[in-house]
Formats: sequence, C-alpha cells, structure tokens
Amino acid sequence: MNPDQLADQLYAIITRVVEARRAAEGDSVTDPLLARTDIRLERPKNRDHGDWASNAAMRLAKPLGANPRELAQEIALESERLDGVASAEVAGPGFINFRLDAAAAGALAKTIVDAGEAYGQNVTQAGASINLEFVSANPTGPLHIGHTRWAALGDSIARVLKASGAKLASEYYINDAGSQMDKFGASVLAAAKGEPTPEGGYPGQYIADLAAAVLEREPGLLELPDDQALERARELAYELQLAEIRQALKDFNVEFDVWFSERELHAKNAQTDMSLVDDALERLRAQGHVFEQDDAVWVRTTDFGDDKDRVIRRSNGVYTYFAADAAYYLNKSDRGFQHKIYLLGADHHGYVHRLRALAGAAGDDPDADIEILIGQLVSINGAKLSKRAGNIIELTDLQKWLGTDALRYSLARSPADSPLTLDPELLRSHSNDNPVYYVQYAHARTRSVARNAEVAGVTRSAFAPQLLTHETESALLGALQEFPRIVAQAAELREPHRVARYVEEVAGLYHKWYDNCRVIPLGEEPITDLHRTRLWLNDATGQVIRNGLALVGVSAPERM
RNA sequence: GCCCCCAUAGCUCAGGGGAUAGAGCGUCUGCCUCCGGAGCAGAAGGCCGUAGGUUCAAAUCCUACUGGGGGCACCA
Repeated sequence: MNPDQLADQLYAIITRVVEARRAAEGDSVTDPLLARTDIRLERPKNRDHGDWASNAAMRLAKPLGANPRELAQEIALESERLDGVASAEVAGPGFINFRLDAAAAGALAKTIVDAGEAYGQNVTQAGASINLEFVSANPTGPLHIGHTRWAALGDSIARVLKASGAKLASEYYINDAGSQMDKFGASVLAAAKGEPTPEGGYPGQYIADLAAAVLEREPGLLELPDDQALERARELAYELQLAEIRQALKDFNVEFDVWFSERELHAKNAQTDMSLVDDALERLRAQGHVFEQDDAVWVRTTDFGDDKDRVIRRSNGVYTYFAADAAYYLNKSDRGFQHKIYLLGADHHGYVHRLRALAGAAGDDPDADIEILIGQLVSINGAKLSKRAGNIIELTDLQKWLGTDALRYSLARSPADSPLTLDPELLRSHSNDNPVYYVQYAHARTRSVARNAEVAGVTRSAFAPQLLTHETESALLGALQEFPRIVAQAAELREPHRVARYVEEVAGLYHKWYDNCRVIPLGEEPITDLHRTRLWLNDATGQVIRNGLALVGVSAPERM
C-alpha cells in the first residue's frame, strides 16, 4: 500500500459519497468536483496525525454545501474497510488521518531492497528532451566559488531529471572565440616576456603560472613573430586552462555530456562558406524579426518582451555575442532538444529577456521551449567577490578546505534563488557543522549494522512486515515511501535541494529507530523473525540514503 | 529611473494554501557493562520585514511600502 494506491481508492470512495449526497438532494449535476490529481495525501508533520492525511473533505465542503467534518466522517467510515488501512479518523477542521496496518506499510522494506539503485527512479519526465547548460565559464581563468554553485546545482538537476526519465544532455559552452580570448592570450604572452599585464588584460598569479607552462611546452615561443607568438600563447594557455577546468569539475563529480566550443559556431562550412552563425541570422531573418539600422543588423526582440532590440551584427560587420547565442540556441534544437534550460548567475539576469525573445524570434514558444534558471550569488561573510578585489576563491581551493562531499552538499542543500553566505572559518574547519556528515554517518551506520548482523547470524532469510510495529518503524517507513515522489518533485521544480533535505530527514528517523529497535539480539537472546525483518528495513534505509546522496553527487561511505 | 531575486530562532538556512512554523550550529540538562556517542532524549530561543487584500484556512498567493543583493552595452 503506497500513497498513490491509497489515493486511488480514496478517490473512488469520494466519488461515491459525492454522488450519493447529490442523489439524495435530487441534484442531477455530475461535475466530479475533484479530479484524481486533486487527491494529494500528505505525510503529517505530527506523527499523532497518522501515516497519511487528506484534506479532501475540506475542499469538497463548500461546493457541496456540506459540513466538512460530517463529510470527512462519512469518507473515513468507508475508508476504514480498505485493505491495509488500520484506521481513518477525522481531526481538526476536517482532515482525514489514515493509519496503515503494519504489514501493509512494512512491505515497502522488501520492495526497496529488491529495487536497489532503481528505487526512487520514476517516469514523470518520460518523453522530455532537455538540454541543460550550466557553468559555461570562460576558459580564461580558473573556476571560482560562483561557478562552483552552478556546477553542484546543475549537475544535481541533471541527475534528478535523468532519474525521472528525461532524455537529457548537460552541456558546457566554451566561450573560446572573441576578444576575451585575445586579451587572455596577450596577458599570458606578456607574462612570458616578463612584461606587465596589458591594458584590459587578465592579472593574477595563474597567468604567470600559465605563461611558465606555455614556455615549457613551447620553448621557442618568444622567438616567433609577434602575431604568431600571440596565437601560440593564446592556444596553448587555452588548452591548459580548459584541461584544468575539466579536471576540477571531474574531481567535483560533475561530468558534462557535451563540451561545446563556440568556435564551432563560427567555423565556415567548406561547401556553403556559411557558418552556423550566418545560418542563424538567415533563419531569424526568415522568421521576419530582423532589420537593419545605422549599418548594423538588429533583431526585434521587443516583439517578445525584451526591453530593447538587440544588435546581432555590428556596423563593422562583426557578430555580437548575441549572434553566437542565437546560433547555439538553434543548434540545440537541431540536435533534437526541444526544451532548453539555462542555469545562469544573478549577474547575468539581464540576458533573460533577450534569450527568451531569441526563442520567440526563432519561431519557438518562449514559455515552453526555453527555461532560464537564475541563481543567486554566493557571498563570503557578506563580502562581495570580484577578481578586482582579489578575493576570488577557487573551486580547487574550496575542495581542499572542505572536501568534495561537504562542499557539494552545502551548495546543493539550498534552492538556487536563495542567497547563500559561507563562513570561511567553517569552511576551513572540516567540522561537523555540515549536515552531510550526519547523513553519511547514518549511512555508515546502516552498513555497520549489516556487517555485524552477518557475523551474528542475522540474515534476510525471513520477512514478516507485520512485526514492524514500533512507532519509529512506521515513521521511518513513511519517509522511505516518499523517496520517489521527492525525486520527481525535485526534477519537476529543478530543485535538487529537496533531495538533500529529504535524506537528512531519513537519517534522523534512522538514528531514532536505531536507538529503539535492535537488529541484532542482545546477549543470549534468540534470533527471531523480528530481527530478520528489521535487517530488511536497515538495508532499505541504507539504500535510500545511498540513492539520495548519489543524486546530489555525494558519496555514501561504508565507514567513517 | 526601470527590471529580477531575497527578508523565518543569536548565526547559516528549510518550509509547493492546511493542524502546535522546523533543522544544523551555538547555549543549558540528561543518556555508552549491549548493533559506531559523528548518535539519542529534553530545555531555552520566533509580532515568519511592515500594511492591506484573496480564502473555510496565508510564512506560503496578490498589491503597496521598507531594507538588502544583482542587472539594465554595436562587452564577452
């Protein structure tokens, strides 16, 4: 008996009750009043309110002209006859509180163990074809704490969407074309020559380090003519920097399906002499949203809610960044992704209107085909982070201080639009302040119990769920039951922090259960089916924590 | 000036219209001859920024205001 099954049966009862009432009043209307999807069983915060609660009677009372408590009573009486339902009581203003019988609730433990890693997967996103782009930091420097948040968040969003059945590619867009790359190359070359950073160039020790690495790879660099030296310096430094970024992300358990180079968009097709950007401009023109003014080419993005029109090709003939955006967007569609998600920092929120307008100008539906998630920036004790201020914290440094698990977890447990403030002292302390240890400890404990059970001769040779009657057992089972819904919800809302919060709750319920219910008998007591059945519950809990942590990219250690 | 996000315990943050608003950290009190004390049990701590509105029901939805963060290029 899971909540969906209970809701199905509850819906049947409600339909009967509503019809009976109407027939009694001679009402011929057959409006169902509530749809099946309106029946949402909640797990009450307070255990005294049962395993599951429904507010259906309160929602029906008004359209039916009935007293909510009387209506609830009628529904509750019918519900108590259902298999697996131990009791159904009316409480408060008209809630119906259901209590499952132990066997019906406990069966879940075996279901979870049998499903293993698949428990939690669902099909709520089946059929969705999604392109998820995030991080996309310029390859002109190391990843910093801002990118780190999007890396953790984006990767977890990708994981929950995939677990919910979506066809999804996660992408990193490499801005490796344009003037920033030239400035980057010039900065590295200047450092190689021992000259000061050029005007508008990139400062920082990492530039000097890159210059040294470049010189090592290409000892004759400085003997080359200036333009060749600049190009070599740029290309070698780019290669090294991008490799470093990829490694840092990999160490952070973030794997992209696609690394997309902006250069692909600008490369001319040998046969047509057209680049993807050229194509994109023509395709937008064909949609009728392109015009020329002051020698520049514009897209009338104001047709789609942008606050001003955007230049796509400057009067000097050079494409703007917006042109590459357009080409990239269309390319994603061409590769079969109908739904495009962009994860951007709040400092880029000015792009929202133009990106949405872009979708519209391309003939797509700006409400359905493009989705832009804006994440708030991370601050350190209120201090703003900027390269100029020299207080940029790099991803690799953060990892060293906190460890990958703690860092990923602390970034993944808050929603993207919540401003996060990190305390550098806590980051450095490796302390238990981060709840990831609480969750990991619970997991390690389930493994420890399993190991000890084996030694003691307690096995899963019997399963008698009706014996799982302790209140901490029904509480734990109730939480385990919710996992697939949590994953589906996290995917639908693009809010993986819900998974993190959920495993914290499971960990807490497990610890309480552990303190009350023994898997391994004390002293000379005999091993009973209760112990064996509890081992199933122990292993099921470990599985759920493991699956949940995997979705946020955090390890589930066997020992700590 | 216009636009976006945020405001909940001392601190960092959860809380998809429901019952007595939660967790971690910090403070205080208990619990290891028994499966890991990185744990458990309990205490203290809140005009949910302010004022209206919608609803049987608002921390949650709507409006205005206040305070904080961010953004408004023929830059990338």
